[in-house]
Amino acid sequence: MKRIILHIDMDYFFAQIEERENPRFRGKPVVVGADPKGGQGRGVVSTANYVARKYGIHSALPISKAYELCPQAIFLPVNMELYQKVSEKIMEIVKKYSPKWEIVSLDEAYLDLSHIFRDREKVSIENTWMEAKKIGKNLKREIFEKERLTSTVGIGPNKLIAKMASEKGKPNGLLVIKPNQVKEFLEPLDIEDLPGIGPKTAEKLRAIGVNKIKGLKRLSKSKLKDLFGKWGEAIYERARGIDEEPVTSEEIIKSIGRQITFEEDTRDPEIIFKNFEYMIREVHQELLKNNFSFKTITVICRYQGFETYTKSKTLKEPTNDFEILKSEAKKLLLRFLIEGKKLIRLIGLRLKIGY
DNA sequence: AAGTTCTTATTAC
DNA sequence: CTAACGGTAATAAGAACTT
Repeated sequence: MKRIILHIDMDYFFAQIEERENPRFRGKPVVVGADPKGGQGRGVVSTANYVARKYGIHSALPISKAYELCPQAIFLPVNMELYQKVSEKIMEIVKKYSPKWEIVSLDEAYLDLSHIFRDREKVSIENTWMEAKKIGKNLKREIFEKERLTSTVGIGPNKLIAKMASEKGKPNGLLVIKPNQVKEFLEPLDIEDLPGIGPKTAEKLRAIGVNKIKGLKRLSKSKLKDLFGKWGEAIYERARGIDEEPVTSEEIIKSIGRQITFEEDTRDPEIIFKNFEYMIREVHQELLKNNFSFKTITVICRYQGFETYTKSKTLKEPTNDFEILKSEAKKLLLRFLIEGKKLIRLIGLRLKIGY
């Protein structure tokens, strides 16, 4: 069955909201993320506006590097409650445009617009795609009128193409890729533009002379399977713009976790256990809130130098008991403190939901 | 031999 | 000394184990 899928992505979401709340920031570099602490900060950039991006600042960049690139930028902490509220308002608007929607994150969503094929009888395919474009324009306009925020819309025959179209259309854009345009759209793009190909996969592909999606298409399915396992087969399909993933709003939580990076690397049991107990309480609360039980506990430990290890324990029976969680989690953490001698940078806790 | 557990790697937002 | 690198979550794969 032919589909028309729309993907909407808010432009530099966190930073744009901060600009809206404080118009004096407009035209200046704005970086939302960790506290740079005069260059000594340990976190990363969440979002940078386009002015900051001119300095080479982007999402996930270490905040220390961002400070080095542009110390005069406006550095702001992440005000998640605010972004969440704004996101809810936006998603309420988005949902009105189709009964089939999927919220991916605070600033991203898909709509399945396939119903317009049926709704408009006696309208050519060409006009149907025009209609989808109008819907996209209206959605962008309504969000801007009500929230004063710009967004980018991508429209295509599936989620993959819609997402890649919005990526190429930003900022404040609207890009429609019809089925007969998929090939010419994809082939000149870099392999990393294909969702699912990250730095590691891209490096392996470049090592064998593959840089563009066109080149990627020359690799057989079995070759990709040899190189990347099960993922390889998905990459084969994606390079050809094939994607059957449905737009669906049902989300199944499979794990719940917390982790923190200390202000300074430490081996102080006081600091470590105080933080760990707090994390246990938080994770347990979220567990109860969702009416879940857990079966596997995983504790994460990252040492100075960034080597990261995990230890896990699977119970005989799922439970939601706080005392079991606390004692089992602490046992796992203790094993790290006993065997590791290095300073600890981060600790984490994750529960795999059972049944 | 098959299923489960443990650990690491990769990706995305 | 040359990288700097947060938090949350999903998925895959291989080794080690238990049955």
